[in-house]
Amino acid sequence: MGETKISVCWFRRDLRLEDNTALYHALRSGLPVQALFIFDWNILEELPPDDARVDFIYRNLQSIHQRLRKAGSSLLVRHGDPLAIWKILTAEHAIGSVFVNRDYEPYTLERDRQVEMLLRHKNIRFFSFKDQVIFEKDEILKNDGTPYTVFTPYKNRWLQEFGATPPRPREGHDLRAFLKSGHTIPELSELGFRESRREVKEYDLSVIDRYEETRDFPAADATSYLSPHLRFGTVGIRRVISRLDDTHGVFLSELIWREFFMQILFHFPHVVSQNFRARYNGIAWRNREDDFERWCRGTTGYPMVDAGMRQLNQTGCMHNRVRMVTAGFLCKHLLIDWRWGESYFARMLLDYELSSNNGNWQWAAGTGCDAAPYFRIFNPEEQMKKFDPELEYVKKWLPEHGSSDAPAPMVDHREARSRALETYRKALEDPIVF
DNA sequence: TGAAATGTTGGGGCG
DNA sequence: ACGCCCCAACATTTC
Repeated sequence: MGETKISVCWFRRDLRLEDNTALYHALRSGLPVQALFIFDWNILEELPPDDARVDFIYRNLQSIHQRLRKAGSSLLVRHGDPLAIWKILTAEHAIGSVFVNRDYEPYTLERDRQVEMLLRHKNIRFFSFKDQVIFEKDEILKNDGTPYTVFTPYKNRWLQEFGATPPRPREGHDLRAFLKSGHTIPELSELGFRESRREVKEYDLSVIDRYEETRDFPAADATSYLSPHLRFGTVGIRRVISRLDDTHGVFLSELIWREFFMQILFHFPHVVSQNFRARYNGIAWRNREDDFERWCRGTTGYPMVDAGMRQLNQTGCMHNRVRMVTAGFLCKHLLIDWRWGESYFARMLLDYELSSNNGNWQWAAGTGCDAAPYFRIFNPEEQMKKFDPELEYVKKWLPEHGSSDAPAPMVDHREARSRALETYRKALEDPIVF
């Protein structure tokens, strides 16, 4: 039957109706557009029912749905295995084209590859776009065509390219091109989830003017809270970047780290489970369950570490400086495999992003590309003196600090330091490379 | 995007 | 005035 074909815009980690590259192209495809989101069971089944990130995604879907309804359309929400869902969708609807923004994680690359094959088999066009980064996987390469593995030259090249072609946000999508449809979206409980007590704060870019002076002082709470929004695409990277000028170099640098680690993950997917540098494979981690437990709960007896872990446990956020201190403490002082810490952060952080989390954990452990050298060991006391001299941050998150309830340090810094140095040195002496 | 250990220098106390 | 010691302050090396 001469059914009118439609375009489908499949939202994933780009939960916004502004400055959205795939959406922009879908709306100009000439076919009416149906917006789609799939709750992916393969990801959701790992998460607790009150996971704040699922809640956040859900709220944003609700808001997108409301806006689409005003335009006479609606958001189609499905849950299940994406490939299976797409088999059903292609049978139910006359789909001409599918538009997505690219994702670069190993799982999502494989998922998209399979969906694309399925669609192609059914003569449906599949268009994917760069959207979540300024420069993606193969746009910033060394002159010999290989990817950068050192940040500074990567950054220099990035800035050079950026100066040549600064991308502008695409504004003003015409929502009238959406398909007239009346889907209703499922309740959160139908997905097996419920509201979370934790909240993803709105982001605040007004702090960036003083970012360079304040960023290392966790008590100042001069953080932008941008990271979860970049993670789920509730703001586009182009819009953020367009707010910066040449006084915001240090802040921009952090955004470049984000893209650096994304391209590292793309080109070196083994980092997900393996050390970036194989010569560290022989580290004899102690991996004591009880030590790990104390770290997770924030009862190590080192106030800076404990305050950080409490902030994480209570809010799903942790200040960047403190992430370095807590991560370093786990890897070096406790000699616990960075993967344990990485997976705990992945579970707890509202802004969890595989590429950054993995990259920064490997940085802290000294096993990563351009990582901190293994002998660079943070002294948690010194870090506190330098970056929280008035103990404001510590007292905020660790009310028992200074009282008799405060635990004694679980390890002696001096001893733990020399133990870490010896363990790493030994690993490098007789490398296990596999 | 460290910190500790070791080395060097120079001023002051003191015989 | 001189040499010696001490040690803080800074610099360099090492992990």
